[in-house]
Amino acid sequence: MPQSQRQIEERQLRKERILSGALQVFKKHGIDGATMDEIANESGFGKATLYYYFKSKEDVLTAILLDGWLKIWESLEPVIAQQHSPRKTFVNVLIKIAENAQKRPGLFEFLFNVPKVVKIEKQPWKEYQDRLYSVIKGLIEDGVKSGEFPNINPNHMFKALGGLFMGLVFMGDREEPVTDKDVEKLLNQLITDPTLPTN
Amino acid sequence: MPQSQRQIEERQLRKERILSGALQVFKKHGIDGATMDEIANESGFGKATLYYYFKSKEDVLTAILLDGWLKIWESLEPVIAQQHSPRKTFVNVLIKIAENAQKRPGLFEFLFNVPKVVKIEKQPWKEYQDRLYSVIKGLIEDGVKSGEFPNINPNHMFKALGGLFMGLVFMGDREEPVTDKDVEKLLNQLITDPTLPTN
DNA sequence: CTAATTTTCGAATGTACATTCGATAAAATA
DNA sequence: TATTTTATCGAATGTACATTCGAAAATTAG
Repeated sequence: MPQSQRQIEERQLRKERILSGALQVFKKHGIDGATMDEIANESGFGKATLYYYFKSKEDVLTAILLDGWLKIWESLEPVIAQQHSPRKTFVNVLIKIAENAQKRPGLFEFLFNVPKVVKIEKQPWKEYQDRLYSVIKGLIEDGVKSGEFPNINPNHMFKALGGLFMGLVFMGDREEPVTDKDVEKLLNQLITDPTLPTN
Repeated sequence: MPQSQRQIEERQLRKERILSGALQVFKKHGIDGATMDEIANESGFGKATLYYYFKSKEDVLTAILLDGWLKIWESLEPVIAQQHSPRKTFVNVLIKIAENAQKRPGLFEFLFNVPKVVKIEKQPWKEYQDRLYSVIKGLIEDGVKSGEFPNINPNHMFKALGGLFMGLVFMGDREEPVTDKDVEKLLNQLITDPTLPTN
């Protein structure tokens, strides 16, 4: 009954080990292609042990996603709280996401691609994903309203940025973190800031 | 032995019926989630009959994709052959793709999203997909070189356009075909034509 | 009309997992 | 140390399909 602190921590560590192995397998074979056998091997436990820590395969997947989105969201909250102009906040948000992606390579690419594949409703991680998306959309809308962004359909801009940003963060072979210069450049390529003269 | 023409045609028709049912099921449940049972129901044949026309489930999927990409490519060839400026050709290519998408709604969205999910090498349809992608990338590169497009990394532009264009073609509730006006607008939103003055 | 062929299909087969069992070991507790 | 709790795991179970069988309609050919 006492459940020592160390015990709890080690238990958590073991869960993370499993999650980390599972992520590799998911990325290698896709969600449906991944087997519990391989996840067990990859993470160094017996197959049955996985079920000691997680209720099901789906539960493992959900844990990965919830964990990831939660971490993104938490890292973003302070950035959003700062009261800067939409454009500035926007840049900071993108930088922060890029930072996250750099810190745990692989996880975030998975995070941003999985939604296309998973169907089931009521995924707890969706809440955080939705929050992030509406913040970004809100920033774009505000930027358009205040004239900081050109008058483009926010939905379109969102989509364009999605593709562009993913390209920058995930496809680059670079090791260096994405800087605000990078993001500014990206933004300037995508949308010419109407308050600046075109060179 | 004679195999009358009608016989051959009807056979072809039946194959298409199966493919069409299969597409619905694939879109509804995803590739792995789709069962041969449901495809059989949906297309109005007995399960075993599917195997009279197709070697396997994967074969059904491949047929859908090969068919789709081939049709896109064929419709695009004349457009590409015309010797216009990169920007003009580019617009025409996008319009043509949008036309295709409008003609067979559902198929093309599937076509453009599936690659992210399928792994196996040597997919025959990949050849056409690759051709299309390199044509588009080539047009962008030419446009940048000739100064018709601003000096953006072609890879970035490709990705941004991907997101944007898919948004325009697939997400719109619109019934009307996508016009060259639409595409031009899209292009102008994405990249300010450097030869024109910014308003 | 009779034989060959093409087409159709439900039921049987086989397999690849996800999940559970039942037992054991290791660690914590008293 | 004795006992309880926690952790581990390979083998057994069950199930959901993909694929094949074997037989029978339906159609075509002679």
